[in-house]
Amino acid sequence: MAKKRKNAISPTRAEDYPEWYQQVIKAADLAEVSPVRGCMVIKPWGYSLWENMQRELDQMFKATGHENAYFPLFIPKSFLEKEAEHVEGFAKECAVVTHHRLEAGPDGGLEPAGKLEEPLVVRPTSETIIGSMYSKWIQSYRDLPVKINQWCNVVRWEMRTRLFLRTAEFLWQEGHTAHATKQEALDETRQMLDVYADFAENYMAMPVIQGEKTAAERFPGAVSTLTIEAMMQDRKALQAGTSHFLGQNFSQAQQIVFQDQNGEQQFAWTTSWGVSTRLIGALLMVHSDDDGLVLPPRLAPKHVVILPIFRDDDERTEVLNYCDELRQQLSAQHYAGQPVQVLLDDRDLRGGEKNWHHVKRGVPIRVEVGPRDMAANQVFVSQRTTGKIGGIARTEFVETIADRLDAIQSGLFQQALELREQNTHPIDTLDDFRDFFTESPQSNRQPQGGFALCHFDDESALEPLLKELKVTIRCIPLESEEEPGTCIMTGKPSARRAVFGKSY
RNA sequence: CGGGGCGUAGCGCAGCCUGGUUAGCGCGCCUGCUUUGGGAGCAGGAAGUCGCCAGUUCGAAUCUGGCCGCCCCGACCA
Repeated sequence: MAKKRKNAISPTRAEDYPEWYQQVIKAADLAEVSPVRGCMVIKPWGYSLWENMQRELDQMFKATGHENAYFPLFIPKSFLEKEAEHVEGFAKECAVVTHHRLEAGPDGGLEPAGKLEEPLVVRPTSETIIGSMYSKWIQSYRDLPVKINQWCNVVRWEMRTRLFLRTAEFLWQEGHTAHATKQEALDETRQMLDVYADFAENYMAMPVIQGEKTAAERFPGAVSTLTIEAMMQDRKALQAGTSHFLGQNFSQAQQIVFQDQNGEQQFAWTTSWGVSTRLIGALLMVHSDDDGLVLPPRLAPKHVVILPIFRDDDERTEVLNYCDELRQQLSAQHYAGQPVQVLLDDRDLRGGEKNWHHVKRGVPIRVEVGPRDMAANQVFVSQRTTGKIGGIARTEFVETIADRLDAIQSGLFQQALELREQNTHPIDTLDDFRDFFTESPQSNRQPQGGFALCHFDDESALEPLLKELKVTIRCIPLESEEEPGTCIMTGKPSARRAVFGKSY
């Protein structure tokens, strides 16, 4: 008997949170760094999470009147140059294609040849290329609104990367809409933020704060940026999705013009909104523990894994037959509108090793089935979140599977919500603010703080302090109540509190 | 792009300072037997152009120079 390690993941969250994050990805087999600098390979278990996210989000987008389409990966440099703020925001992280042919070089290698007349930028986001098409498609108010989404990859040339959280290439969805009126575009921006919040809370079991970004944190070229912000287990903030009201900035830059009911030429009002594979990193950091990944049932690729236990070939046949029946019964059940996803793991591995494999991958429910269970017509149930449950009559287990998954789902949300509430505090003085965000020596790499709710007046006056403490204004919550107060820095009056935090 | 560190088997590392037979160790992998209700044991085995290029030397994983890549810390970000 080998030494029993207490946890599957080393180091633990408390010991070294960033390293723990990497180890969970490895142990759950979600992704790997690739030979291409800054780019990751998303492995099947990680990709199936993305597929599940896509499935749910896609339904939500369609339910709110959007259609999918696809626009080019390459954007002519001149397109990007049309909106000044937009260029400034993205120029530094653009990958640029300058050639279209390779020729044999002097030392046997290949050399780029055939220089392009105009360099092509690999899309960091698609406002400009989509806007250029919208300008052709839109002539009359009758053509509006246009509400299109695309699922694709984008490239932002990052210096420092972390799997899922920040990589040079990532997968996302970007919605782009054009409207006849400002109000309609504002409503759209807000509606899609609600969709994201709904998805985060009800599918990812991740509580989020909906809010508006300050000028410094706004999307380049946007009039306003709305965000959903979530707290990770290390109490740092993660921006999980954004929805931008672009005003007429892009329609003016790209001549998205229509004739209104009165025959007047008007610039359209546009929006854009997106979430990315970063959500997988968020999901991991919100729920996982020192034994690996923990998945909310609504996004888990498999809900239940059946682990047959047997000694010899005779038992093997009997147990596997029993397990297969169980698998069929479970698969016929439904959870959250989908058939229950069941995996019968009949690989020829030792029970313990096989069991840990699924623990680390976050499968919500594991059932062990051996001769003893068969004799009693029961299954031995363990839940990823609560550990061993014990023997349960087979019929009862099958019939209650959806309830069980539901309970796990809401338990995860509650747990995450409690963490956030326990670490969110109103702060009213500069000293308290400093104290809140200063790491103490005994903090053991656990960042100090959490979310601070503070009054502020002038963002630029705060900048040196925020920079020093590595804190950012996450958002001004949409739901917050007006509460007169004074800016922690300048003492000037302020109407409401903003959320401050260290961020990813 | 500035400061620091590291490249040796699939992964994690030792060896380098003080050059010298066949380059080791742990995990993993393969084969066999024994095992199997919470990460198995024993035996055998496969697997390395020591990051790349040049130099010094009778001889380089080891010394020197250049290059490349990765990681950590700072400036930027979904």
